[in-house]
Amino acid sequence: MSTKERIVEEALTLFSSRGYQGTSVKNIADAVGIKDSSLYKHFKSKKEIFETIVEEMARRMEAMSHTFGLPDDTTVEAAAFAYGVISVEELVELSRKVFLFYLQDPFAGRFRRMLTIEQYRDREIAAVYRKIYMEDSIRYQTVLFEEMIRQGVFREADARAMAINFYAPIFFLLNKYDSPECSVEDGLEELERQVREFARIYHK
Amino acid sequence: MSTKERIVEEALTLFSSRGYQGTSVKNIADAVGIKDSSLYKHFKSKKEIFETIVEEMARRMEAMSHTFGLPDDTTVEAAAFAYGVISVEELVELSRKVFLFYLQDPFAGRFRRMLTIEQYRDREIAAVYRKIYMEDSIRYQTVLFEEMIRQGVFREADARAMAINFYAPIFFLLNKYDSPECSVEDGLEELERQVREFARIYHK
DNA sequence: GTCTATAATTTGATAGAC
DNA sequence: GTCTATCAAATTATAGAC
Repeated sequence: MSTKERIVEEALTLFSSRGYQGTSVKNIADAVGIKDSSLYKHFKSKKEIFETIVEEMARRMEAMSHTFGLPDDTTVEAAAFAYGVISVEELVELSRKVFLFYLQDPFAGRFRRMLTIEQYRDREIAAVYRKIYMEDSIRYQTVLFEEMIRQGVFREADARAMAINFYAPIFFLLNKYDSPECSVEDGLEELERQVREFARIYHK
Repeated sequence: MSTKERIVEEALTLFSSRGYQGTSVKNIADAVGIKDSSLYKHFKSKKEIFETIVEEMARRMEAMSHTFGLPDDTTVEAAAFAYGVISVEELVELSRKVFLFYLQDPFAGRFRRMLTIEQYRDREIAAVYRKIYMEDSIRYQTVLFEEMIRQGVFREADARAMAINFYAPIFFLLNKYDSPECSVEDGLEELERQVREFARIYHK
């Protein structure tokens, strides 16, 4: 891993626990093992490190979408169709994947925490936060459930309300089990209970 | 309002948008309209201002519980019994109250934002955050729904899963409509849709 | 691409006049 | 309880040697 990559790595760790303003350039340099002045050979400012992290996340989100089979904006209809034949067990598995990705993926977990911290100081950051964890998630799952209702997997219902009823508990448990104090296993167990209750309600 | 109260007031506004570390003592003093050195006649340190805010919130939460008829730890069973006769309309009204309190109450809204920002840097803060917005909320509503099932208002179901299905969308929409960019009316509308879907599912 | 040295500013906090 | 003056430390960032 190059020094530049290590800077991004350590900066994300620090930003995601102590916040942008709570992290000094020296903190980052110390974590990397170089002097703070050396850091300026890789980035022209502290702000540029932050912006690089946001860009890097956008790149990784796209890559992950492909790996997980989660669709990006352009293929959402196609994916909804593919997921149309999903079973309850597959729905449990999907929820586990989303949950563990946002909670534990070495980059995604810290990135989510960083945005959570920084959302109130900058409108642009707030917009990115809402887009990723609210609007995109709900929009995707609404299309998914619309298609699944059409295919007769789920009962007739308000697809958007369904999407929120599916995703809001994931979001809630994500925030609840975010602390190192909480066991991920407990989170997964509570999540599975919730998804099974969801399936019990809506599944035909 | 005394100078001490105005310091707490302005500090909370700044902490809740820029974070504790992102706010300097001078920022607070400027907002109050005094010199930073004068501030030390009221508080011995910046940290003491933060701690005063947390204590003040605990006091206000208790006061609000009485105003709203929301129970504290000791009276939860009694309140569940009182709410036992609730109607769907009353459930909509309860959700609106909780939503607007956490979002718009001049103290509670900023306090929630502050804890959201600061939760990752301090385990004690994280515990307070989880207690207020997760554990206490879910525990209270679980008892509430248990009682309502017992009284035949709701169908037989897992009361804890119900509580999460009721509260998680409130929590999700709270975070979504937290930005000044979003209209509170849209949030309330989406909330009501969600509560009506909840009632449709569980109400007898 | 790392280091030392340094600049300019800001930080949290104190002392003491009024 | 406000102010001015001051402090030591930390902050972001640059210059220049190697």
